[in-house]
Amino acid sequence: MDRKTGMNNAFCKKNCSFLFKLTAMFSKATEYALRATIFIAQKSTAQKKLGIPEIAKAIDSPQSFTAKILQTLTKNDVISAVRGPHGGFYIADKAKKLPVRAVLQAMGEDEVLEKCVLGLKKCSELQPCPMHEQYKSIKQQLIKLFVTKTIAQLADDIKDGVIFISNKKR
Amino acid sequence: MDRKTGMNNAFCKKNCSFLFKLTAMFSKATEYALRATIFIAQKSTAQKKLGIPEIAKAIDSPQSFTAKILQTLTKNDVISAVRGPHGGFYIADKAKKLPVRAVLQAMGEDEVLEKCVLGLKKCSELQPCPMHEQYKSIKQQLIKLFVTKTIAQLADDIKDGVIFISNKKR
DNA sequence: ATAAATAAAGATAACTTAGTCTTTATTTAT
DNA sequence: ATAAATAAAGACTAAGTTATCTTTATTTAT
Repeated sequence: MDRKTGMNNAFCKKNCSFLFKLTAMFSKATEYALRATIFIAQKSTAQKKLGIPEIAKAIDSPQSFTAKILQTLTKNDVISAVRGPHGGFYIADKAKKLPVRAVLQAMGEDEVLEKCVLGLKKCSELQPCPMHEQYKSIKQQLIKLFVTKTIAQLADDIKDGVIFISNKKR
Repeated sequence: MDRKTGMNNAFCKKNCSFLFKLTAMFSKATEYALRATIFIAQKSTAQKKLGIPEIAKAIDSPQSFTAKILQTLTKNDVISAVRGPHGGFYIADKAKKLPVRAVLQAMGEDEVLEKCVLGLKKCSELQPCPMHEQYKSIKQQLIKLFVTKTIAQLADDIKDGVIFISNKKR
């Protein structure tokens, strides 16, 4: 129960069932894309490629849906694919150096970072919404994070130990 | 065309049509809820209530859908409603002092602010995802913004002049 | 009391996102 | 050349979100 508003999710779930949801910053597809890319960057080389079942298992995502997403990432040159026996997915050294935002772009979702929090199309410095002024700096930091962090950096963090990438218990 | 990745939305739209989208931070329902609440806070009093058509027009939202959302906000005591002639919606002085986050809570969507960017359920200080450490401070600022800003403050900003709240030209 | 104005409630339609399954194309090893 | 292993492509299903429409309940003014 929230002290300030006297509301909680249970109440809302009961009374507003027609629109209950708990959205995230990105779509499921993009979440899987990010996790898959990081996993591939961490585990694969051009010599040791990874198959769809292995990837889906590691990042705890539905296999067929993951296949679609990997296809999109491949088309947009974030990752690389080779068909046939001993085929699979890997990520080229050059692609590893891409900013994390490249994954969002490949998924057609990177504009989320720029969007007005109130959903106003014309919100700008000249015509700001009421949240604009204070959200501005947060937005800038968010964009900076996705532009400066590279795929390789995230993958290396995992190798270092504490960092994890699956929903599974461990 | 993006300089770093050599990609653009047109390319993606063409090649990945099955999953093209441009999501925002919140759902449409929550965006409308925020805009409606701010508008009501700015224009209404218990004596001068606002009807659904007027509200929907002002914030440029579909009328029937807006009705549903206003219903939810009413149930959760963010705004107040009176039926019958000269009825409509208004916001009590007490409710005006609620943090903007109360609107998110009423819409069952305030957990977005807390969520892991990679969509990991167990992401935490103890088990951080690769983005966790750097996203942490952005998340904190985001939460702080929605907790400290009140509905009244946003409404007053609009009264001051430059700030706007509709998609319409002006 | 009655009529009119309004929000509440409910059913349902349209669209988007999430996810599955089957078939096809490509590559490798034999 | 052939068979096997793999990703690519496409058709489909399921679930969730957005939106509309119709009916009901409530309130006010006459």
